[in-house]
Amino acid sequence: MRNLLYLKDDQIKDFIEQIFYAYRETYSDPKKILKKYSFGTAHHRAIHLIERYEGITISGLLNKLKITKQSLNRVLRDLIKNKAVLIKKGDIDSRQRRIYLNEKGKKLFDEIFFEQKKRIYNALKNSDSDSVIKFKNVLGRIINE
Amino acid sequence: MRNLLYLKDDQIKDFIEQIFYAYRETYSDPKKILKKYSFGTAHHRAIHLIERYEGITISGLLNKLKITKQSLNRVLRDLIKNKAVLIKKGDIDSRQRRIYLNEKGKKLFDEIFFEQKKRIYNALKNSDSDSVIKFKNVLGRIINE
DNA sequence: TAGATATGTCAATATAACTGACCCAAAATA
DNA sequence: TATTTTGGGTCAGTTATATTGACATATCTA
Repeated sequence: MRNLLYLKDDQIKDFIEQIFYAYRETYSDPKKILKKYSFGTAHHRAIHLIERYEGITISGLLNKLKITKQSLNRVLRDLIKNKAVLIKKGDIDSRQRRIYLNEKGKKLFDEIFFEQKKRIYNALKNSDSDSVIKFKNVLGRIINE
Repeated sequence: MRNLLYLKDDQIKDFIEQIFYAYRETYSDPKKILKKYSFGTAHHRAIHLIERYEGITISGLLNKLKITKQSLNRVLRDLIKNKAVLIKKGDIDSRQRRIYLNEKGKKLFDEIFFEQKKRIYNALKNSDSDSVIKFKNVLGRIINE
């Protein structure tokens, strides 16, 4: 490994710690709202992905969440029972289930996002666009390593 | 809110999603090693903080982990039983417990860190120092929002 | 038609957290 | 010094989220 001053072990340890805090705080913000609906963070993550990838399939969700289908099933059952989520059979492949937020789910997503947005927006509002771009790039490289 | 092109809702939603992936991947890497010692991610987080903040107290750990003392107690009991961690009474305030890694704990930390380091190092090795600095700054602002 | 794929589900278990109720010893303070 | 506060420990029960393993069903593909 090259002797990069800014990549000393302590710096890397800092990043590992900071990534934990960033995740925890970001996903703590909407917990009160989720509780109102009797949902937890597992439901939150599913709702987030269903909003971002409208019509995503079960296996699509499984690939992104990296949990077992039994775990996802519990979460989706709750969301369906609550009428936050709507499932349609796939047009081309009718084995597939296409998942959508319905009106209640969209409203819930909006409430959740409103809470989460504050933190990210406030963190970035005084950053120049270069910082935002570089943050995004580095984060992306960490994920795709 | 100002109309910053790079701070549109979709961008913020991306960040929320990316922070989840970054955390999950970073903390998944050492799971095989932890399993070898019959530890989980809860133990990992505690070990990480004990390494970074040598002699940290119970309440110091609780403030960083933001879990209940009952939860932390289970984790510490396991670490002590395994002789990964050593507890000393505080010199000045003898109610306090000062927590340290002992030899076994240091070895375990090194093994864990070796796995985690790869991901972060490889993500950053081709980045200019400006990217690393800006990444660190933005991450810090997200946490301290 | 045979096999692969996408999904659903039952049951048991593991991990990590929680709430609530107490306890003790030591430090701080009135 | 007497009282209160703080730092920490622990018992008991519960919840949230995930796991493993086994099977079932429908649909697509070769």
